[in-house]
Amino acid sequence: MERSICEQCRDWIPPDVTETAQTPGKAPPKTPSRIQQRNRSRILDAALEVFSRHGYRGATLDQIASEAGLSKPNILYYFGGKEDIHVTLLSRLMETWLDPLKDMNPNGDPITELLGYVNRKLDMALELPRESRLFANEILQGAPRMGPHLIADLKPLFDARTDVISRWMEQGKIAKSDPAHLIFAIWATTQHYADFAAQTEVLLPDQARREGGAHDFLSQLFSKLLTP
Amino acid sequence: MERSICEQCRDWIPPDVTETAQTPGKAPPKTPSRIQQRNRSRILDAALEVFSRHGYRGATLDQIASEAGLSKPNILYYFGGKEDIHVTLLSRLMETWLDPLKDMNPNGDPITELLGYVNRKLDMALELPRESRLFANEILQGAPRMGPHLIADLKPLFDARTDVISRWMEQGKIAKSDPAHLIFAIWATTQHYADFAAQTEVLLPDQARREGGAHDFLSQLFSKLLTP
DNA sequence: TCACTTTTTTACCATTTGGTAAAGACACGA
DNA sequence: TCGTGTCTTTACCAAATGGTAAAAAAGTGA
Repeated sequence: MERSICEQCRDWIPPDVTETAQTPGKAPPKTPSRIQQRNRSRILDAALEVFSRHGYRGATLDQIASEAGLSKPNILYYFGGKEDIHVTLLSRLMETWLDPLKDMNPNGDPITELLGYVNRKLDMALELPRESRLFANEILQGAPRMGPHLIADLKPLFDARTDVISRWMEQGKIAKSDPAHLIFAIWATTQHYADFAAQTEVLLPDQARREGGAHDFLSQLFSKLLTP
Repeated sequence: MERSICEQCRDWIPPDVTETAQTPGKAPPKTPSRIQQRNRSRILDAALEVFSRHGYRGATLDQIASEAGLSKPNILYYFGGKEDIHVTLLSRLMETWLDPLKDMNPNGDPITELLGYVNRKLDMALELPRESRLFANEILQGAPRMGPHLIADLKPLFDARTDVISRWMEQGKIAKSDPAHLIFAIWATTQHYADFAAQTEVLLPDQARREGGAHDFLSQLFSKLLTP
């Protein structure tokens, strides 16, 4: 039996995919025209919808095109190809995704900061479920296109934050526990409401109870953990 | 703009996919030969590997075939088609998946039972990551093939368990919180270690600390929540 | 060994899919 | 109004993919 079943899993993509890269061929207009901006963002929005539902390989350019209200060749006029669109989405996502963690203030009150982070993360999951699913899809499949971003962008921030949390614990400001696992737990519980929505919607049909309840429950959960 | 982008998302599959259905055409041998058993299970194992990594649409019969060490037509001799394989896997998975929840004893000690459940769930995630990812993929995509199973099998069990937990809370045996969200949190935190392994492996490279640490952390987390 | 069934292979096929070439339509300043 | 550069469409293509037909091979019991 083969060990690697992933002949078609590409390796890392060069991470220097500049967002504003003027894809149309030769004469790059420095100011992307209004049409370009509109269509590029339409395409990215459509692609977010489709990729987040079907994953990279499950999505097709035809779906994206029809969702965007453009023809397939027209889409390929604005982007170099399927992969280009996907990578563009992932790059953008990374920033959005790290923001709440960046916003955590090392000098603030530890419990306030951490519970604030939980709440911001939960709000993001509820307001941007497509982004959450896009990310989940990518990680589920082994992060074939995002690996470098994780190492280059996420890891340093993660390490910095766990250090801060460690210090808080040593200073007795919050109860001791493993900071890395604490962050994992925050991610897991909040993103769950976006990624597993199809399940929670079946099990807890009442949307108000689901969303408000999530806030209350998670506040309680992490409050109790952190209170010394 | 279209509303439904999912022309190709099939609706529910008839849930009566009997596991032992003899796929080979006409003369159904009541006892599946040794060869049949061996090859069917090879195929299912290969398919689990491939589906769990790429999702339904991202997986190909050629990959499954090569992973199973069989030819594509040979695979189609044992199963009706790609969907048949996938549905068979999901059916099997559902049982495995519900077992730990079923094992929770309504008459046992509440905290012991709940922490035991957390531990069993975590062990499953660590030992059966492929199954976890198969499930995650299916739910992420809106549970197109598993919806009925969720409603028919999971929902009743879920409701029964939340009722038991509610009773425990009313009796003051554990601290009050929302039972449904409690279960969501248990699922989220445990499955995270399988589904987001590509991420945790980058952020916390030390496997021992990751796995042992997960047990300790989650015990602590849910202990603190549940202790009245 | 022979007939008969089960299993596997070879050779295909139709559709889908990512992508391209080139002609047309359009916008807009001169 | 014309011409030039921007955008869109039409008509394709090659590869991949799910699936089939039918012949060949391998078992199997008498």
